[in-house]
Amino acid sequence: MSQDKPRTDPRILRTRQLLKDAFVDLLQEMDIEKISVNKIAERATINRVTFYLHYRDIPDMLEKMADEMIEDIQLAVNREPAHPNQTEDEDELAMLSLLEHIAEHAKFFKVVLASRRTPIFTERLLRMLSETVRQRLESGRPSFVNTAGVQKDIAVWYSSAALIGTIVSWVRNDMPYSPRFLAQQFSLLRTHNQ
Amino acid sequence: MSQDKPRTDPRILRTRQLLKDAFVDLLQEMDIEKISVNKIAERATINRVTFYLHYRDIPDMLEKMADEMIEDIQLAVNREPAHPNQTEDEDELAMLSLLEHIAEHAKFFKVVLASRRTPIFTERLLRMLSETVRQRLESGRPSFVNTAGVQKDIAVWYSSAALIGTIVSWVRNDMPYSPRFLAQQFSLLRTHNQ
DNA sequence: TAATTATCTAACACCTTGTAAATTAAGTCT
DNA sequence: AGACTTAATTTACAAGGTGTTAGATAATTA
Repeated sequence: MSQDKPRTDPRILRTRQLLKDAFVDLLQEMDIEKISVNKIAERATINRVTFYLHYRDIPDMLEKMADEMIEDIQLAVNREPAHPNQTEDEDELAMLSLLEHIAEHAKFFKVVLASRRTPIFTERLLRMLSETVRQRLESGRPSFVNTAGVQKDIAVWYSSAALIGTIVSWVRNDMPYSPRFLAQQFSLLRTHNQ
Repeated sequence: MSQDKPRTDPRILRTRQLLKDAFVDLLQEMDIEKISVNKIAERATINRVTFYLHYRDIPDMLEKMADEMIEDIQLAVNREPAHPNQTEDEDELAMLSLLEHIAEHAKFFKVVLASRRTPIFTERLLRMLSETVRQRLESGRPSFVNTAGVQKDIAVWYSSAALIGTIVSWVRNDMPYSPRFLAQQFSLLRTHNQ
């Protein structure tokens, strides 16, 4: 998905892309415990030894992929518009960008979010959303829940888990609603509850 | 944690308990990818071959442990009272029972919920809570969010993910609030938002 | 005590991991 | 284009994990 910034040897980019694609491929077919460096290398048509030139082991590879996922999301969300619709406020537009980004890379997200046993990706998304929710709460903007009498910590846990959990369920169920509709539903949840 | 119902050879109970304790023990010390049948057996002072007499492999062991976790929770939640407090309604009492059960077995839940990479347990809890939330929604009782205009599916995803996510964060942060306080906070979230 | 059943021991073939050294291939730079 | 640099490949190795077998030993049950 993401491209390295400074001129990088194309062989490196090619190899990493092949390895990552092979991993996503395999994850569609089997549980992560059954995936070995052997299988990844074989599927990527890359020598097994080469894998170790790029990643320490499979968990290390997952972490780097999760980093890239977050980077790409930040880019997509900050890139903003491209979806003119005067009824949507700033927050709804950000959520729309996020959901559309996920929908565009459905194959990837379906695999890493829907597969049980790859919680790293969900963890990272949760962390990212917690930060957003916490900022919103501190800025006094309407939160996703009524915060009157509710401890701030708990409100943040509650709202961010609700968001990520809904998104994961949405992806797992093959995105039965459009990104725009889901973003609007989130806005409803946000504005009705204050 | 849980005991088998029909008279079972005490050697079986002993072996399984030793294996499960060893596993929880190891999970406190290392990531799950580093845990092998070898290590579990060694820590449990059980022969490695014996492990295979009880479980097909480690994922199978995890599944059985998750089943038992859910069984134990159902028992604890249905056992109800033991916490008289007239201000609490039925739902709040059920939540209180759940949180107290988790607090009682903090060592276990801390390990299986807080450890990244053991999502089976979280998955099972989510499934359980989704069922509860869906029933509540269909019975017309107040949900955890304002459901006016919100698709039922989405409301269920949202509320159940919020609950399980909050509980996981609560456990990961070493339960900084009492079960009763957290149960009350959930009630606030529930009653304020309708 | 005898019969049953669980656990242990030893051994097996096979797969996976992580690393090393030497060779080949591809990309970069002037 | 040719020299230089760096990536990928090949081959090899030791250590450890997996899942299964068959027979011996120990604990439980009736």
